[in-house]
Amino acid sequence: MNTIAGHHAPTLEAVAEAAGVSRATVSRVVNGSPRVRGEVVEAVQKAIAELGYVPNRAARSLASSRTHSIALLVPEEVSRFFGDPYFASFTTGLDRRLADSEYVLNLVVARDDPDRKAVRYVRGGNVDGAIVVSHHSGHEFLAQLEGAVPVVFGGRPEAGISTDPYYVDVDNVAGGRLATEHLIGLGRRRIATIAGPEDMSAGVDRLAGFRAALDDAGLPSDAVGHGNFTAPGGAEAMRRLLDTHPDIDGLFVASDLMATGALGALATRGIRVPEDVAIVGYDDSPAATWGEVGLTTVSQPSELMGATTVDVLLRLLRGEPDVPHANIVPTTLVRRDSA
Amino acid sequence: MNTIAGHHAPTLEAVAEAAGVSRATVSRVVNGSPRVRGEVVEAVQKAIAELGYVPNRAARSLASSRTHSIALLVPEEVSRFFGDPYFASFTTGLDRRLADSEYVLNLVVARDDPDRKAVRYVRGGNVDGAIVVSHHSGHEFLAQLEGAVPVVFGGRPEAGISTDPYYVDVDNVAGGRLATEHLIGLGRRRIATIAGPEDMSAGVDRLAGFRAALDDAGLPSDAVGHGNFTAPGGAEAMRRLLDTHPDIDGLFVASDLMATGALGALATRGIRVPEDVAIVGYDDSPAATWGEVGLTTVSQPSELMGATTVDVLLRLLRGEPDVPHANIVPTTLVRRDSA
DNA sequence: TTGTATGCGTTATCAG
DNA sequence: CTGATAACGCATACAA
Repeated sequence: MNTIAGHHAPTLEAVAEAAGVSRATVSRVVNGSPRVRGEVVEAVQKAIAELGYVPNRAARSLASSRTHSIALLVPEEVSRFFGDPYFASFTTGLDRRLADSEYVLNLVVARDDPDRKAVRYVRGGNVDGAIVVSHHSGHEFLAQLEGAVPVVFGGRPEAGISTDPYYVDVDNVAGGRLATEHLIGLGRRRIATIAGPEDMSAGVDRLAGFRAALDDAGLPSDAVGHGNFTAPGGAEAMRRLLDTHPDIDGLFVASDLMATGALGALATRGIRVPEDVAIVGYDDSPAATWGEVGLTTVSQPSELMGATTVDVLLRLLRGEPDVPHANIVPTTLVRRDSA
Repeated sequence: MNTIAGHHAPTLEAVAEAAGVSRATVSRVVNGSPRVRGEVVEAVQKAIAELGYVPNRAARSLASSRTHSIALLVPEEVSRFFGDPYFASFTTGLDRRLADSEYVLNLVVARDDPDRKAVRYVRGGNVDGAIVVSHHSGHEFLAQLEGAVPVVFGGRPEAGISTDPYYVDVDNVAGGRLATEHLIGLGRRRIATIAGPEDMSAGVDRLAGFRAALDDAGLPSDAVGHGNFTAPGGAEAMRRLLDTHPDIDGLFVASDLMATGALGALATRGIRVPEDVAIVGYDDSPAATWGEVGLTTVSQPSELMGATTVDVLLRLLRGEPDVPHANIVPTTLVRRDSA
């Protein structure tokens, strides 16, 4: 066990000899071929265990022209990606699902890819497939990946990146609706929102869900402020909203970070949460639990999204037909104190 | 399957033919061998460029018995690791330095490794070396890595993990002392700390520095809380400290993330920073500037640490003699508003 | 069901 | 300095 160092790692050959069969048979057993006699399978497995045989990845890859590894392509600063709790969780999901497979994850960062090193890596046959996350417009070089290997995007990519991509995403309209309907269910009747930027689909879609829910309930949906997904932005939007709509009793904020700002602004004016104004945030980020009052918020199942992304890619790698391109996962409401 | 219009990816063979030389010569050029005639080198490089030749990793690995990939081993929950700005920055440094080399990073997560899959992976000759981060005591299985491939630890590992490890670390005792002496210099006399976990050397050492500084100054060092390096953990520890030691006027928190939690807890109780309590954090993470008051903090050159970790490993892989085991990088104090 | 033979793309060891 | 020619460890048509 500990004496492996110094000795050569055992090969198929060695296992074959120990089990009294040919290399080919051992290979079949290792790869789970159904057409090997039961006793033989056992004998081989015993030999494998005794010798501590581990297949040589390179040799296997060379012979089969499959690498058994997939690229996790991050087209920007690592710290930007991993510093985001959402992606941390997403990656957890990725890894969990991948752990059950034979695949290994290669971390490929391409923050600035002048010589297209990352693209060449992926196209160079070093991986069987790729998962792309945290992509924005401006990352058009990603278009060169598809056609080389199967690619699945975490989040729907911009049109310039792919025309018919495989991707996993949440339904932001449904999320906005979910939050707003919760407020309505609580009996709130004058509900406002602090929406995200008007040039981001996440912002636009959540606002659309907000409006749809209020329309369906026959309630006014005119109390709309906009923030830039930051805490100060949320505070400022809150102040403006309070000036123009002092009677609001419910609030949907399109991000938890903005919600923390809004909470500060409310506290300053002596408005209590949730007694006077009930609040629902979005993201279920760590910030949702930092404050005095826990923030009720819309949770994106980031871990599930990571797992789903892997599932889609594995199906593609398996050559399954009719794998859906758009994979939408549901959002859920996490109830805390604020609503 | 390369979909490059049905063409096979060009091989050494193809390049050799195009350049009118042998495969061996092309191989030499690719690997930068010095004993190839200048003109020949040029001719070969031209052919390589024209054909878009990329070396086949598997074949190269099989022939040379080197994989050109190294494992980034994370022995715990991914989200715990990547959610921490320190590690995000560390990984940035890793990647930056690695980008200049021929090596690729394999992300290996082993949060719970019942069947030792991660260990088998590393020992199975799938990587040339490993970088281990975020290790705690309880991760004794990591001991099985050394002896198989060179291993470098980000942060000094516990004794149970390795007896004579290669590692990169900051002097955490000095860092804790630095922070505490700053508070003393500010005239604070009742100084508390929120330390890290007792099973991580970073936590233990910073606490030791805290105690040493107070002892030297003849001040009490009994106000000690413990957190798990997360914001909620910091908030909870802060609340406990305030209950047991309501008179504290200075606080050293062993991580910025915990400090943000502590700040929230203080704000809730109406305690002003730095007027009532001066605070020094640790990490100089982005979180240090997120809040209302900028956090004075001990800066770990985390990105440099990541880069250094790679450097050490590459030297080991290169077979350099006399590579130092302990690689200590200095900490500095970054002054902001909180102290 | 099992064994044999061949090839995967490079590196490395020889001669020359 | 350059060119043949073995390995490298495995998968897989093809035979048996």
